[in-house]
Amino acid sequence: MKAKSDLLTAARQKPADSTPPRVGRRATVRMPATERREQILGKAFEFFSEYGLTAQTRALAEACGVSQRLLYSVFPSKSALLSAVYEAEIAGVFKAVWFVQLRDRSKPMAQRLNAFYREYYDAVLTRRWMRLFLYASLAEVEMASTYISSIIMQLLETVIEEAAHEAGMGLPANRAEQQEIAWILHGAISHLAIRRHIYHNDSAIRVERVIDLQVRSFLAGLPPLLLADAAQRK
Amino acid sequence: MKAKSDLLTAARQKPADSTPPRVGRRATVRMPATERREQILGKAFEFFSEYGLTAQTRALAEACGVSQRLLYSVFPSKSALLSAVYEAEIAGVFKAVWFVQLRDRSKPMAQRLNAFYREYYDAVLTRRWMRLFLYASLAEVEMASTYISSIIMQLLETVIEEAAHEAGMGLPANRAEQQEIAWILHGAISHLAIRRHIYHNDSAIRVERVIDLQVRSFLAGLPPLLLADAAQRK
DNA sequence: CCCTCAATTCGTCAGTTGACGAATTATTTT
DNA sequence: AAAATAATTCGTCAACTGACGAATTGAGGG
Repeated sequence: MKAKSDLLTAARQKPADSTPPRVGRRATVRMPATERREQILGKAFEFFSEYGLTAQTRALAEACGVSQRLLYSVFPSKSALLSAVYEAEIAGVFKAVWFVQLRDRSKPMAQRLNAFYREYYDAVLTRRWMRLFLYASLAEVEMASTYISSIIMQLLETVIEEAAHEAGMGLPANRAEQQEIAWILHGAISHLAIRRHIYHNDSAIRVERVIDLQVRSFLAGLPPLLLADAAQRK
Repeated sequence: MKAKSDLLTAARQKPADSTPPRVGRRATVRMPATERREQILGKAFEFFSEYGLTAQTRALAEACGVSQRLLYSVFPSKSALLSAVYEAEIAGVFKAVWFVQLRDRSKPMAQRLNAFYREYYDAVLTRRWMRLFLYASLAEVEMASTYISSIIMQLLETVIEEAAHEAGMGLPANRAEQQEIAWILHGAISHLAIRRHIYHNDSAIRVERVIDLQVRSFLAGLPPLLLADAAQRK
């Protein structure tokens, strides 16, 4: 009934099946160091986000079409390679302009939130980003707690401040509670990405539509959580 | 700055550090087969949820205080062991009574949802459950798609039906959309568990309080998403 | 006290895996 | 075209890892 038979087979993570019948030498094209580095970095992102941080350097080399030894000429260790991938692909995808857009009061908050979360979903909450981030988080690598974390906190603050302003209501005094309220929307949308990219829980409804539902629910559900403090209004 | 230096160290998952200085023999107490099986199952749940499905049988044996070979006398393979753990600890924690409680219309929906999600959070969304479930999902083990999935779907339907009933409003014709609406709450709460158990994003606010915020937001935000169809009322 | 049988461990095998010294081959410079 | 430099691979090591045959050990019954 359940596909329980080989939990391990999947856990073991063997990627390299579809090896195109190679002919003797691998890297027929030689690349300058920086270019090769970029190529490996890109493949490594695909690769480790798919098969986990424990996937083997030999298989990655295979996927890059180079010898395994070459990886160690470009990066001093697997750990260093993983760090470089994280730096480039996980931490480096947040856009400063989002904060500006979210504060653009010439547009209604519903529209701002919809626009932002669509972009955020497409740029950050991708299959690869989510998977790598989860693999790393599960492995207890300190990442959620530092850079990413501080960006998300800023995001949450921006969202709750703007939403409260539009509602003409005051924020809870407690900073932590402000964040938890913004997490309601942010969490729901993040979990949508997890469902679709990790759990493969597909749905007939397009992401844009779901985000719209979530935004509307959030904004309509906000007043009871805020202080009836119209004094904040300009 | 970032704790990026040894992504690998963590990824490599070496558990067995704090080995208490053992003295020669391990299993000084002999157990009947079923009892040992239970013990291993319990430890394996702890163990694999902590270190991932790729963690080593030797380290698990160590944690159990038995020889590695013994594991293979109790379970035919690592894969079979993992399946048994999943069966017992992942699929086996849902309680049928929850469905009944959720439909108990003698209590207001807010109260029902609060009570349910507190129990659900404590019984299902535990650190161990979440971690093992994520490890398995990431490894593409088909689990979210079958048993678990069908239970969650039932849950979502129950929630949205009851919530709409109390609001005196009609459901969207589209079944998928009904589910997406219930997912707003369920996803936010699930993501709360992920934040706390996986991302270690701790907060000063207690879980019960956060759940209450989320439930209130959900219920207050519901009307705009439903059909203004008071005819459904009894 | 010994015998039987289940519980447990020892020792090992074959395949894996990160790492790297040294040799090889392509590209650029003179 | 030879020399110098950079890119790439070969081959290998030591530690790890799932699996398991065979030997060992403990407990209960006669």
